[in-house]
Formats: sequence, C-alpha cells, structure tokens
Amino acid sequence: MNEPQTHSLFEPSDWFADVIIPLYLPKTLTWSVPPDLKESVKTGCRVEVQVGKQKRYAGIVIRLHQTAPVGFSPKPIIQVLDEHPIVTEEQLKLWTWIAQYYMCSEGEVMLAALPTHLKLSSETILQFNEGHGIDPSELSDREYVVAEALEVKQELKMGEVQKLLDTPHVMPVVKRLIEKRICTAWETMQDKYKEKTEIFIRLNPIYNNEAELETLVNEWKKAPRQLDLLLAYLHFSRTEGEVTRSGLLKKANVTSAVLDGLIRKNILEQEVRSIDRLPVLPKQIDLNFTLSPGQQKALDEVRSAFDKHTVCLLHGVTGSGKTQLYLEIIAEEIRKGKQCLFLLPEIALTTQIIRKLRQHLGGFAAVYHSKFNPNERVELWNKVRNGEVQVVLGSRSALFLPFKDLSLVVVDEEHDPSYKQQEPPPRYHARDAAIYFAVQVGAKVLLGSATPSVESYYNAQQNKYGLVEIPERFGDVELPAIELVDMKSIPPKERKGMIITPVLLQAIQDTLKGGKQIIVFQNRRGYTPYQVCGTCGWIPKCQQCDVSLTYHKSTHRLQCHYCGTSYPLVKTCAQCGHQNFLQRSFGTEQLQEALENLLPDVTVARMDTDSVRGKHSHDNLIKQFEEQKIDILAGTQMVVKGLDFDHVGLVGIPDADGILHFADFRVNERAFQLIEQVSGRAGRKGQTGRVIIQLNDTQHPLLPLLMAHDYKSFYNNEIKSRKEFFYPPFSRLILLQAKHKDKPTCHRAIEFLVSYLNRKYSGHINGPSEPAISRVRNLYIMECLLKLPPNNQFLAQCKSYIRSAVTEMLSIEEFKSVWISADVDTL
DNA sequence: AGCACGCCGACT
DNA sequence: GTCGGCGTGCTC
Repeated sequence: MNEPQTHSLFEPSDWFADVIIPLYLPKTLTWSVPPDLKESVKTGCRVEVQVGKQKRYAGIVIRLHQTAPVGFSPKPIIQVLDEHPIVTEEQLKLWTWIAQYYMCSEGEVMLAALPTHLKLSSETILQFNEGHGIDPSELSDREYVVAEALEVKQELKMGEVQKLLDTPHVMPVVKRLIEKRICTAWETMQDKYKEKTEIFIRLNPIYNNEAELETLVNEWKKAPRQLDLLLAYLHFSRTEGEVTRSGLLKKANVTSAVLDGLIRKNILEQEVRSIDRLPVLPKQIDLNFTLSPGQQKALDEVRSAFDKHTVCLLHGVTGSGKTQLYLEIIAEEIRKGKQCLFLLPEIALTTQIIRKLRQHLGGFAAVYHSKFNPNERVELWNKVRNGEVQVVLGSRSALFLPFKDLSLVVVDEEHDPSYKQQEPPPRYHARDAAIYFAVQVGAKVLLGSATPSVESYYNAQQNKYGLVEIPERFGDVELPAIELVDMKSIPPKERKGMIITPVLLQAIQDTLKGGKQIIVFQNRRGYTPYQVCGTCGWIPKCQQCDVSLTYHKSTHRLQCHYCGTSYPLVKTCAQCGHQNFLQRSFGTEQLQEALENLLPDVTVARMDTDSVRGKHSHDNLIKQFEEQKIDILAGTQMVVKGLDFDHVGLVGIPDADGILHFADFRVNERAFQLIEQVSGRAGRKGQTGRVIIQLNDTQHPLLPLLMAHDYKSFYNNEIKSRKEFFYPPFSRLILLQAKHKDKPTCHRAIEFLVSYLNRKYSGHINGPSEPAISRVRNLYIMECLLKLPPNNQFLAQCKSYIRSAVTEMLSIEEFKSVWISADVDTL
C-alpha cells in the first residue's frame, strides 16, 4: 500500500464549516473558516463560498467543527452574508431530521425550505475590453457575433451569450474571447430580493401654516392645472392621509409634467420610501361568534388533552365548525404572544378561508402559499423571524418558516395526501414533520379532520395522541342522505354512454327548483380518459410514459397526464388499421358537456386543473359559485377541499366504481375519505342535503358505512385488515425505485438491490415488481417495497443499510447511471 | 445546477 | 486536423 498520504495542513485549532448549498448534492461540503471570519460565521448564517473553478453560492452554515477534512484541502469561506442567522437552530435541526428520516440530502431540504430569493448563486458577466478593438480577421464567426454584441452592450451575461449563439455550449468561445483580450469575465452575486419602494408626495413644510397656504392659493397666477393638482393633493391628503405619486396622478388625472412643475417650485416634495408588500392590517382579534355547547365542550377537551399530549386529534364531522374552534385556540396563543402555524392542503387555501382568518385575526395573521411571489416570501420570512407575524396560514412548505416562538401547529384536513410531497425530494410529510418540530420546540399540534387518517386515529386509540370528537354538525344540520343508483339496473342499450342517470337528473332538477346548487364529482380530467380500438383492443399510449392518453375536447388533442405531452388525435388504430375507437369512461370535460346538454338553461361550470390555470381563476370560480351565478359545479378533487358553500343541496357522484376499485392498500381509506368529504359539501344551513352515487358495484362493503356516515366502523374494519397484512400503522413502508433508460439494466439493478437487502432484511421486502406505470419520460421504472416494523432504531439502521446497498450498486459499472429514489412512508 | 473532460462525426 | 455536439462526473 503506497497511497499518497494526504496530510492536513490545518492546525487543530482551525475551524471548519459544513455548508449546505442550494444544489442537489448527495452530501454537504466543508469549507474552512478564515480566522478573521471566525467571530461572524454562525450556524444558520449564509456564507459566500466558491464551488468548482468559478461558481460561487450563498450556502447556509449547518455545522461548525474542528475536524480537519482528510483527502482534500477545503477552500476558505469568502464572506459572511448575514449578520444574524436567517435560519434558527431548531429549523436546522428539522432540516437534518427530514434529510435523515426521508433519505434525502440536506441540500434538497434547503431547496424546499428557503424562499428562492434567499438562495443566491453567482453569475458570470463578460465585460467588453474598451482598449482592444475588434479585428474580424482574428475571430471566428461565433466569436465575432459575441464580440459585436459586447461592443454594443458593454456587458453580457452567460445566458445572453447562450441565446446569441443558440446553444448552451458557449464556454470554448468565451474562453477564446478572453484569451484574445476582447473581454474580461467576473462573477457577481447579487441579492435577488428587492425592496418595494413607492414615491410619496407631501407639502413643503413651510405651507403647513394655514395662512401661508391661503396666501399661496389666493395669489396663484398662471398654471391653472398646477393649482388644480395642488387642491386635489390637499383634498386627498386630508381624506386619505398619505398620498403616493402614482395614486395622485391617477386620481387627479393629470400628467406627471404638472406634478413635476409643482415640485420644481418647491411647493410639493417627493420622498422615496420602502414599503411593505404584505398588507398591513390592524392587529386586533375579533371573534364575533359564539361556540355551540358542543364546540365549547370540544375546545375544553382539546385544552385538557394538551396537558397530557403533544398531539391532539380533533375528529369533527363536516360542518361541525372546527374552524371556529381553531380560531379560539389560536387567538389564545396570540394573546400570550406566541406564534401559530395553520397548515392546509395547497388547494384548500382559498380566499374563503383567508378572508375568514383576516376577519377574525386581522394583522396578526399572514398567508404563505405557492402563488406568493418570491419577494413577498422573503418579507414574510423576515416577519416571522422577528415575530411581527404571529400566525401563518400556509401549505406544507410554511413549516419551514423561521418561527422563533411557535406554540401551536394546526393541521387541518390532516388526512389529506397532499401533505406528503412527492416530487422532487424531500418526500416529507408536513404533518409528521410538524409533529417532530413541535416536540423539539415544545409546541402543541392539533390535527383536524372529519375523516382522520387511519394512522392518526390509531395513534389516538393507542393514547399516543389526545382524541376529541365533535359528533354533531353546527346548528344540528343532519348529515346528508346517501342514495345509490345501480347502473346494472339500467338496460344495457340505454346505459351505453350514459353519464347522468334519470334518477340523478331528476334529483338535479328538483334541487334546482328548490333554489339550491349542485356539485357533481368526477375524479378525472379531460373528456375521455382512454380510447380502445373496438376491433383489436389497442389503446393509444404516451410514447414516453406507458400510460393511456386522455382525449381533451377543448384542445382536440390527446394528453399524457404524467408528463404533460400532448399528441394529435389518433383516428386510425396503429395496430389493425381500423377506424373504430370506443370511448371509455369519462372525465370532467365530458361530464360538463353532458350536464349542459341535459339542462340547457342551467349554468354549469367545470373546476379542475385545466379550467383553473390562471392565478385567480380558482378563486373567481369559487366566488361565482358562492354568489350563485353558477348552478352546477362539475369537478375533480378540487371541489372537495376546504370549501364551504351554503346553498348546495345535492352532490352527485356519477362514477363511483373508479374510486372504490384501485389496487392499493389504501383504497378503502381513500374512498371513504373522498366520498364522505364530497358528501359533506351537501346541506348546510337549515336543510338536509342529498348525495347520489351511481355505480355498478352496489355490494361494496364500504357503502353501508358511508351511508351511515360511520367513521368508527370503517376504522375498525380497516385497522383489522391493516394488521392482518402488516400495513401501516403496524409497519412502516419504504418504496425504492430504480429508473433507467434501458429496461434490462433497470431490472438487473433492482434485482441487485433486492438481493443485497435480502441479506439482512429478508422477509421485509416485496418485489421487485414493475409498477402500474412502468415508464415515465422514457425512463423504465422498477420498484420494491420494504415493510418494516415501526421501531425508530430499526428503521434508522435499515435506512443506512439501504444507503450502503445503493452505494455498492452505483460502484458497479453497469449500474452507475441508474437512478435510485427512496420514498419513506410512501402513501 | 454548471462546468470540465473526453469521445466522436463533419467541415475548413 | 480542428471545431462543436454530446455524455459523464465532480464540486469541499
């Protein structure tokens, strides 16, 4: 053994920083701390570091230590970007926990956690060298194009060069230009966050004296428009206080020249001030409602549950007024000066709930979700960190905000699968991560749902969580009556192509007559989810994904719902050449059309990801439905989440078979939650609603439980089968997937992994198997599922064993380009 | 993610 | 022979 020994040049007293940079790297990298920066480098601060030859990043210091790295010599930290940590100690601990528990890198967690504008990286700028002329004979065509552009613009970003040359490969050209002294290159790293400024107009203070002002106005000569504007200003400043330049120009309807004239005369003055992007509302709590005895009792129970437990599950049937209860308990924490986080599934974050929160909690509360722009996110981040904002209503990523004194997390619709991030990693579950975080900082977690997840209800049954139930709806409105329509009872001839049965149609008409609205739920987008060749059975599929294509009538194209690719319509069967396609099943598009055809005088709107593309279209649609400008709303899951409509008398589910039959151990849970939640939309104030379910499988064992709205019996049945088949909550699942463009390689890779894992965990592994969708974006997929006992230590060991298995696999030449992904607690 | 390195085909 | 396209690997 004669390996070159790498001696560390560093003294034991030297400090090193493990820094997370915003890249998908397998591990954190280490930089050295220059002695003069020792005092200012703190964990949670951003530091500027060099990565590779040129590139610089703002990374976050996650650990400071004195263990000199072996095998390489770390580069020094260039500078410290934050005087105070922008991420708290507790947040960093959460990042580390998520990375370990969900088997991803800390960098991946950082990417999800930090607002984009706090994630900085340097940009190369090419600067034109004035003293050096351009000699075309010295330059290639491509070099000349760039040189000319440089002469005109003086500076070019790398992206601009790429655009100019129409290729991402520009380094050789740029290098030669630098060698030929046409330009120089330098790196900039600029703060992406921009303060918002506004120009304010005010009167020169010498006119604050009434007499002076009167003289000015009375002795005004010439420039009548300026006088008008001055009077307008005086009016607005009296009625509205602060006057902005843009506001004044708009309201007074004059050009800026008039205003500038007054400014030149020193009568008016301008002042540029940075302003808040987030609305500043008065900080007052206004709980102008009274809890029902049932709600009050539940609130007291929640409080006492928190004496014993960190987590309390609030199981309240739809319409039992859980939101009021949340508001009461949040208000209590605000009064104590604490911070609260109110989590909701992304699409439930509608203006409905936001309005409610603003109304009751005013300026104490703020909203944080994916449609927020990057600057707004940074502002909210800072306001949470300095405690100015005490309550955040947000989707799962709001968990990463730098709370400094968090005492309560509310997870509404706790059962909702969208709390689990799928793609990209970290594949974390916001509810579970919130519970981990709450334990760390001593906060409480209130989980709320009308249909709790089996896991949470089990934890409550095991007394790990407190449990509070609200069995009755607010105002004692009865739960809706569920009626089944047996599709088999309809003669086959009539059934063909029938979407709305006569029973459902009659119910819709009756409901409309009663002045009520209708929701029709179909969990598929598009017009026809798939087509089959009536002659040979061929189904048009995506070229990259191995899934059938959905026909969209609005675009008149076939679409892959996995990768988004759209194809022209196929008229001739690729296999047998016949033109005999049969339409199978139906999506929301066709549902809307069918309703419109059956009920020509009625307004039918569609709500799915296709129909609510724009930033506000979702809210607009909800508003229109609230205001009863729409009679029937046909939609996907979207119509279910977090919406409260007062005038819905009927909910229709025209094709329930698809919900009840799905090859997954959670089918029953999903189906129960979905149907119960949809049903909950029917019948609010005063009247019992109706739910009509059309299906073939009228004997499905879940149906009687749904009709009785009997969550407990559902749970008792479900927990038995979970135990029998060793599924969560009795086990923990880890799904491993191998992806590769070559099918046999992909198969062999997963076989290698499984045999490696079998050495230590045989009996815990299902598979390898081909998933239902075995190819996405041209990559073949194979998977295996680990079912492990729910023991944290055991799980941690197993995860580290999986890591070594993956490392081992990647060291084999054939498998080095195989992608392995892990999904811990896969749903 | 960039960017370097190395391999390969198409032109002065 | 060299330029530019493209796949692969590393970043401390």
